[in-house]
Amino acid sequence: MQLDEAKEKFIQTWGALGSNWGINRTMAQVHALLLVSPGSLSADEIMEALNISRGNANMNLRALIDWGLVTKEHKSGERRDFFYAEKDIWQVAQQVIIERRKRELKPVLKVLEELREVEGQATNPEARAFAESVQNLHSIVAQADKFLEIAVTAERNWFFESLFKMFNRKLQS
Amino acid sequence: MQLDEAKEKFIQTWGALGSNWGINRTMAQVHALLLVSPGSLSADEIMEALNISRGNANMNLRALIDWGLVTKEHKSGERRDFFYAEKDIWQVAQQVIIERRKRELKPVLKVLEELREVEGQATNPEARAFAESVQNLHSIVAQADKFLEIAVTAERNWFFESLFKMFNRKLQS
DNA sequence: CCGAACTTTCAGTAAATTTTGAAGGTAAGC
DNA sequence: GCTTACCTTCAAAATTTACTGAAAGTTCGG
Repeated sequence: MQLDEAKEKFIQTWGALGSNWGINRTMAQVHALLLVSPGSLSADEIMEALNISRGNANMNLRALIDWGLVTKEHKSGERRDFFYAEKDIWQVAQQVIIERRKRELKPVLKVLEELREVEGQATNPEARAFAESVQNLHSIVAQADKFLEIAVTAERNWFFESLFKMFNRKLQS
Repeated sequence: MQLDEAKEKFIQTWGALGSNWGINRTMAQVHALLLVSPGSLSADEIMEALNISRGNANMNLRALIDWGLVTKEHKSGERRDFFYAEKDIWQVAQQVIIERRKRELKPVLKVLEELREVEGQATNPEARAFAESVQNLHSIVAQADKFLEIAVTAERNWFFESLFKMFNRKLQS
């Protein structure tokens, strides 16, 4: 496979993955393009490479900057802005986890905590079932949140080593 | 807060969460409704509770069944179908992980493996950068996939205990 | 077999999301 | 302080996705 073909495929795949995960296709494609470009690119280069309008490029770049995945760069002697993506995928993953925890997990936890205060008579089976669902869900979400917090705090090597050990113990048993 | 109000809020929150994670809002709401209902519900009850059409209810129920989150039940002496949701959230989480691994992670891994076979001259910095990105990404995705496989294979207690130990060691250091 | 009770499908429509392009803004260089 | 090269915004258009409702299909009791 040739390099250009491979890049194209990479961009398409990343775009498809993104759109399954609530990130819009174009945003993911811009990110993919920057990931596989060794240097930084101007807005025009991105527009041309992906066949999108200036406005679209601008908005998606802004969103990527907002997520902390892309940085705007001022080259001296250049009037244009240039953009480059964080290349260390572990950093990228951490950044995404930080954002999604903040934007999605925290609000859900908050609601679930409120819902635990339902006036629940232990006599009413409907109320009992509800309280139990809420409680269980809260417990899983809270544990997932905790896990992700550790993943974000941790050093990459420490983290994967620990998982690896965990896996090995599993295999022995 | 009263029970009905709480249920309503739960359904809304679950729906919002779902739509951030590639599950459509209505599907998530149907799931939430079934989760907080102690018994099983008929299509008509679901339609009425969520104000959706028969067709919509049917399609989303089918999708939920497809994901293994909801089961259709034949009550003897009843001609209608009834539906209930798996209430053990850990089971639900495992089911979701199984499906998403199959539907999304595996295809991405496949593409990344193909892309490692790019005709890469180590001399070309563009090809080098590309190969490195692909390699790193593959490594992270593969590790995540492995981790999720463990989560799915594991007993709930074993799994959380291991994570708990991992956290504690982290906290001491 | 027939009809009633219910379920499924799907073409058309509605709603939500994404994209465009042009107008307006900004700042550097002359 | 004007021009040029670029960036940003946003209303309207295009596209994608979800929903409806009526028609076709299925199943069961009689």
